[in-house]
Amino acid sequence: MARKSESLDYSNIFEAVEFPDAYKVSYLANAIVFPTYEDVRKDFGLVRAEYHLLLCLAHYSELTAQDVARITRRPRNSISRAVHRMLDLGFLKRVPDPDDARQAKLQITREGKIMHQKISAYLVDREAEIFSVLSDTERENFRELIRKLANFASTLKR
Amino acid sequence: MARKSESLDYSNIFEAVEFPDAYKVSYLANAIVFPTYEDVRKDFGLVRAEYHLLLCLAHYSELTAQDVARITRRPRNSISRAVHRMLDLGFLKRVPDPDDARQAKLQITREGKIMHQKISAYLVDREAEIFSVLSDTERENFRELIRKLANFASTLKR
DNA sequence: GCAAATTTGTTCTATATGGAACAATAATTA
DNA sequence: TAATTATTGTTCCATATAGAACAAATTTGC
Repeated sequence: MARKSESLDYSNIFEAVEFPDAYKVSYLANAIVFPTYEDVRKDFGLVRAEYHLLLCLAHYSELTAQDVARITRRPRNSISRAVHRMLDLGFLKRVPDPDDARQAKLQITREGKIMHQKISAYLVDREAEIFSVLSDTERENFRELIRKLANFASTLKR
Repeated sequence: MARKSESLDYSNIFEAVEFPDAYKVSYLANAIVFPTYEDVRKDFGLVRAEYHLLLCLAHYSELTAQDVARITRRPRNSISRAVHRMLDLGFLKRVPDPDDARQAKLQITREGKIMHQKISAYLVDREAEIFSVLSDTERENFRELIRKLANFASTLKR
């Protein structure tokens, strides 16, 4: 006979819960997104906000800290902290905006780009692993649907 | 002319990023899942692990703390802390397992059920809001795909 | 049957995180 | 122009969180 704790089928809750789709999105986040942030922290030494800075500035050549906060939907103080550490690490550079003394334009450095590529390669592999359970057409369908959802989420006010 | 900071289309990054599907799942988590935990904390006074206890025990009549940790993929110490608070709040009761003195069986109380229903109602509304952008058939498709992904994620070792 | 390994739940500790308040600057309105 | 309001980035503070180590109980392997 199986040990007591093995007799439970933990996946039942996926269908039992009152909000099954949202629950599964949340579960995916818990099971995959968060551990991924944790891996990035352990393997590359960057916390979430720091990694987000690299990600944003690898794709937009010049952003303010506030821009990054808006793109990633994170609080400004987390980004602020992260900016200082990334400057110290040499992954970012900051140039004051001559037109607005409140803000400064951030740019990614060569070292930052290299770090971004390392982290990206890791995340591309993770993505492939996660979506390997879907067929090509399923993957296509999912891509279209998650795009709609993400675009909608981006319109929600914070 | 628009203000400088308004000229940015923040949604470009959805397509520019190297792992667009995983990024959007992560984005959905950041934009929706986390704020939802935050809402539950503010409106109902329960943190994530505490709410997870209610959720699990509303659907399984009897679980150990370890079971809940496995179902939700959270660390045991977070669950342990949450159990004590939920016992104090009267939302759970705990009965020692006569067959294994290390562990105890947890059950949800009547008050816990009421709280669970309140939170669930809120989350059901949130789910409806989020998925309102999808048509019925799109919603069906998404349900099937996220089910596959969640089931796969549940097989990954921690 | 006994030593070693595993499991459960817990406490301790370090850290990531977000809200609130703040100063400096800019934009808006009168 | 002057006064009010909004915005940016920052620091302070309180808290949620996860890793590590631990004791007690149980299971496993010899």
